[in-house]
Amino acid sequence: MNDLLGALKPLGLLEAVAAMQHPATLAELVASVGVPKPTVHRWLASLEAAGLLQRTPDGRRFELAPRASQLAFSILGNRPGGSTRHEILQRIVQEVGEACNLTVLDGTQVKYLDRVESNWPLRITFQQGSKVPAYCSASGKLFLALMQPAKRDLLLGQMPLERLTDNTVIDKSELLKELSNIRRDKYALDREEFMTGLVCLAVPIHQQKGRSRACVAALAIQAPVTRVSHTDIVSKLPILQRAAETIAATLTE
Amino acid sequence: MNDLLGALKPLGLLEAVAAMQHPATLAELVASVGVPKPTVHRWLASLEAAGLLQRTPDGRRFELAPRASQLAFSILGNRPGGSTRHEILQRIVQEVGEACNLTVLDGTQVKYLDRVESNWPLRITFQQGSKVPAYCSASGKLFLALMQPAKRDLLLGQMPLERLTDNTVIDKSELLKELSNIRRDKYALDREEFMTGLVCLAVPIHQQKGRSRACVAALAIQAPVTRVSHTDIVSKLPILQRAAETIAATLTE
DNA sequence: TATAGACGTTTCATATTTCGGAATTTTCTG
DNA sequence: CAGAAAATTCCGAAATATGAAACGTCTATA
Repeated sequence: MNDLLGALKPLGLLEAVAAMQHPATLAELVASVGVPKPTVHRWLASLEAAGLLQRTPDGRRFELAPRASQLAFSILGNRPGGSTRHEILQRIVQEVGEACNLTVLDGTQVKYLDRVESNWPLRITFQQGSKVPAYCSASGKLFLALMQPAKRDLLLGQMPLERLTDNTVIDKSELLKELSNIRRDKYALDREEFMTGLVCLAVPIHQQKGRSRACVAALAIQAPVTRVSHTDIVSKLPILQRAAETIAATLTE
Repeated sequence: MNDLLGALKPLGLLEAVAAMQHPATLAELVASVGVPKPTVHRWLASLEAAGLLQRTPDGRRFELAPRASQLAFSILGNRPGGSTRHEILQRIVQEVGEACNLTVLDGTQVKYLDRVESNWPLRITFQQGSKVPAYCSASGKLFLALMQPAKRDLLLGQMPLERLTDNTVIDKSELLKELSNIRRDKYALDREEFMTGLVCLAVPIHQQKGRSRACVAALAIQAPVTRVSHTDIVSKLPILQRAAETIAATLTE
């Protein structure tokens, strides 16, 4: 229940009170959050002093106070950009019928910020937050292709090129040629280079930075090669590019 | 700004982020809450670890994360704290004799936070927590009309306009014209655009956000067209507006 | 392409706060 | 009015927060 760190632990109490149907007593909350009684008491006092909770007229129970509502409306009126983007991913999955993900470059690896799975029984399950090497994934090659050459050289230098499948490109000059093509095409493919049977198409998401546009994230669809061939997947490009534009708009809003 | 005690101080940051219309940088937040830079940095890290905030894909700004939305819905769906609001809805139903509801915008859809039914045998039963598309509901059009233009364009871009009844507006320019009228009139009508036989009138609930007032929720009445015509329903406007003011007052305190 | 400046992050010695077992007071129950 | 249960207060040990300064890193301008 209480997975909050350090100073935010009292917030777990607010969540607990908000989750209850009736105003809660101290004893109920002690049972609910599993923290010693004096501590819960102190936390409740803090939340009350902050105006987030208030006591019921009888003085023995706690309920939400006006400031909690204010905060809630404030949060909902300022809808997280993350959920906006998540909705866009969902729409892509609806349209193309394959899994879709949003990634950023994290060192020499590609990190999944968000992901929506397809509805097919056969599907590749990556979990959000996991990472894959940049040199053998569509998103990763895209980042490498679009970054400043100096930075690219630096990263390639500290990135061991290991063979993960028969198709993995482990020759540096061959990889550089591929990156140059990607820069020209404005999209990248993973032709079973990371995992046999898995193909992927990625497009960049740009953000205005001063006078230049930098590629800060990538949008990609992944599919089993048995359902979508290396060449068929490129037909999804327009859908992906349009969605990328929409997501880019959420970055400046 | 920061009147929170001890362990809850980082919460002031959550409020600050929620109060901004753009994802905030560390420097902006330092200026906003008046706390030393390393401290803000640490608080942000806590909130991020807790899942209440997340970084934008470029890694330089902070925005609300899913857990913040969860918390907000949890707070607003909570009966004890919402009892005042619920009573206001009940009073409206008494006065106008038709169903009344309180909504927020959740992505491209309108979500029912609370609802009180009329006592007539013939009534439309929506349940609390359900959602309807924004472009063809009174509340939804109200939100679209009153939000920042950039945000509106973004949402309209990802919102497929489907014909649900003969009256549904599916032409984008026509919809924009309607939104402009709504902005002028300060109320919105649903003339059987979502469901044949159902008319609806919605007014905004504003919350002070920094220097400007944002529309964070909407209050609406719904009625069968056989009982209240498209034009008659506007006569309920004063009652609705007065109630909206009352609810808004609980948010400014 | 070089360079000044802004911004974000880390460090670390110090000071403050929190923690929770036990004692105490208040409230409920029969 | 006793006895039990719940809420509140105490307080020393332990953990944590604090913020000035230093350090990287990115950005804007020449």
